[in-house]
Amino acid sequence: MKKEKNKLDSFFEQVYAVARLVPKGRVTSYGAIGKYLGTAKSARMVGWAMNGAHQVKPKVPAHRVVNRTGLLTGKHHFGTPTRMQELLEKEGIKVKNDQVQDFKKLYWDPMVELSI
DNA sequence: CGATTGACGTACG
DNA sequence: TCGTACGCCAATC
Repeated sequence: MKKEKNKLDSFFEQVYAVARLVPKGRVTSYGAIGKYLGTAKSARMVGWAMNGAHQVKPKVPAHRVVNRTGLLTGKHHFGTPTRMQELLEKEGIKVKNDQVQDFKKLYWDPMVELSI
């Protein structure tokens, strides 16, 4: 019946999978996900993948994914520029000036947590 | 079909 | 230490 493409085989779905694994109240970076998938230098693709994360189900917590510096660079893609910060603060993450506070402590590294 | 862009990261000066 | 340049690869113009 539904002959949906094998998106599970797509690089994008792998990004979504890792993003969903991010525990609540923690954040990770595009490069960390890309590196975990073996495309460390293709961090841009991770961000591009998030571009379609909104139409993927279950929804991908893209708000838990920030750049390497902990800056909410993709906040403009959440409908409203403050939506991403609101979601993060709702999970207990403090954000100020689009910058995640204690990012170093909240940083969730798939390479370590998932123990490759 | 070619050039540009983009939610990043690393390298080099 | 800070600023600039380049690479990634797919989507868009």
